[in-house]
Amino acid sequence: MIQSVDRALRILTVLQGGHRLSLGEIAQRLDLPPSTVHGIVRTLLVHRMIVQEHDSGQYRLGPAVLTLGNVYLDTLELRSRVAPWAEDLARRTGFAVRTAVAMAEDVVVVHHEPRPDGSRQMPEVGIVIPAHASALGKAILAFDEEAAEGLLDGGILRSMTGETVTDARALGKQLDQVRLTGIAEEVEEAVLGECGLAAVLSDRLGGAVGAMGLVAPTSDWPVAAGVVASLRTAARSVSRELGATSWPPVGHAPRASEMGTRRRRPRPA
Amino acid sequence: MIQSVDRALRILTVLQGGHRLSLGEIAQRLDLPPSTVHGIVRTLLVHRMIVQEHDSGQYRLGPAVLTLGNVYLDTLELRSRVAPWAEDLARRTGFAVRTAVAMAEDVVVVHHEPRPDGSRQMPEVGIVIPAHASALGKAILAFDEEAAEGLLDGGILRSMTGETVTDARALGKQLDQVRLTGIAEEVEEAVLGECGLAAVLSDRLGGAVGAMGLVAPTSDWPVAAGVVASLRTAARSVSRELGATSWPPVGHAPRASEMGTRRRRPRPA
DNA sequence: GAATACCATTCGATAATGTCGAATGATGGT
DNA sequence: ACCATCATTCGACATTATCGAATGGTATTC
Repeated sequence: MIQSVDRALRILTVLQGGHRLSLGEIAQRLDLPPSTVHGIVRTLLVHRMIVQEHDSGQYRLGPAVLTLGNVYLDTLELRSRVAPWAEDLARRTGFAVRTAVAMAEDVVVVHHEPRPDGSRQMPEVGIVIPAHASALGKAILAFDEEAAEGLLDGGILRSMTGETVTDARALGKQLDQVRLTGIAEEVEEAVLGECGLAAVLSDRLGGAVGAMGLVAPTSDWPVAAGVVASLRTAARSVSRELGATSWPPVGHAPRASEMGTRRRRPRPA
Repeated sequence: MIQSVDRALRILTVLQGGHRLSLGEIAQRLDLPPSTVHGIVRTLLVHRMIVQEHDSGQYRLGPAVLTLGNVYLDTLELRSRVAPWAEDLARRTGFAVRTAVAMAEDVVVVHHEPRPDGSRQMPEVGIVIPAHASALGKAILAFDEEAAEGLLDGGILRSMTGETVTDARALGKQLDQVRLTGIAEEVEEAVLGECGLAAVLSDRLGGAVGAMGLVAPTSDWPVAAGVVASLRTAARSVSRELGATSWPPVGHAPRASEMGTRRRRPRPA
């Protein structure tokens, strides 16, 4: 891990939280001397990853991060494959449809099909949700051993609402259940008044590449059986397009037999 | 400029162009030894700025860049202020409305209000357009001396279509014209079949913080006088909300008298 | 099926590089 | 008019990144 690069990325992360910070504030939050931070900040400035407001001298994220995010979405095969199915699913069920991928202990929404009622809705692409507090996250965790480990072992499950599952053992049990059906649910665990129903998406490697799911107001919960079936069909279809041979995928990646797995490249560390 | 941070950002840029690269390819494009690149890449990997495909070993941009982009949009006051006006303008004119900010010699779209005809349209937030080939870019360049310098002096004006203005002198003349009205136009200079009309947006500092404009098919060009008036009204209103005292802003920031300008912080380098 | 070419990754010695404390200059507040 | 604050600059030091060579594994070729 290269120190200065790590520090640069931590600066971006800090800037992500506190949207507008002075050099001193950044230095303080990273526990570094201001002059050290200044050197890194100057470099980020040149690449437009951050900008400096000309009146206050404070720093904000810059336009370059936006174009990076845009390119990321373009490269995501998952996104282009899921789009038509999400549209169909939203029309069929009347709910908004989200698609997400795992990021550390959270999930990131990479596609958002608004509720088809014609109302104005915020685009939710790019938002981050704790994996353990969302149906999308549970669907992924159940089939991604690596991601689940961090949360189930030492991780602290932060409570979002009173309903959030904060006990690792309870979460583990839920994931066992998810493995059987490929479908996960969540009732007001992330935000009050909202429930989620999500299904894993897998590809030719059999892992969990992400999840798609719908967001329903608590007043519509539980959803009709047909809705669940539609979601399952959509997830299976997307997974098949991504090369998956079975759905839901086999629970957890093989452990002991992992040595026999074909990899076309050396193990990625 | 810190070397390793600069290299890390260049890696992201390279990954932005070639969407899927092996370590060797990255090293080659940056003219660096693979082991050097590997160290940086490993750090980017930890922060999820990039991900490594487990089958091919190749690298792609990661989900963290998406969340950064999302936060950038949230911090942009310009965006929230422009949104209602853009919606109104789109409905009033029937055209799609884009809002952009400057990034080096390009502009980046930070808001996109689709054509109000109900058709499915790609979200264009995050796309990058050469400043000299777009109405949005010209509107900004005319009032942003710093940005214009780079292009008018040594810069090469890359041709996008046969109509693109590639002569610096000709571009300069256009910008002089834009300064009089605050409005810039473009006819098939970026993509064939599309024309643009854009207006500067300024804030309390009097500079160009961005531009908003509409995209019209060539068949609808030139647009009605009422459309231009609506755009002007919208731009003036947004600028006023951002604290601008006059619109269009005074052409180019003052040169000789610049010393007298009040700045609340030391000059940002 | 054996051998080769390729590639990501690891390791360690070297010196180039980033780091940090102190100084600067300019600003806004008292 | 003074002081406190803040971004920025500078230079000496040693920590740190860099790079070449070696490793282990996979695809490809004959």
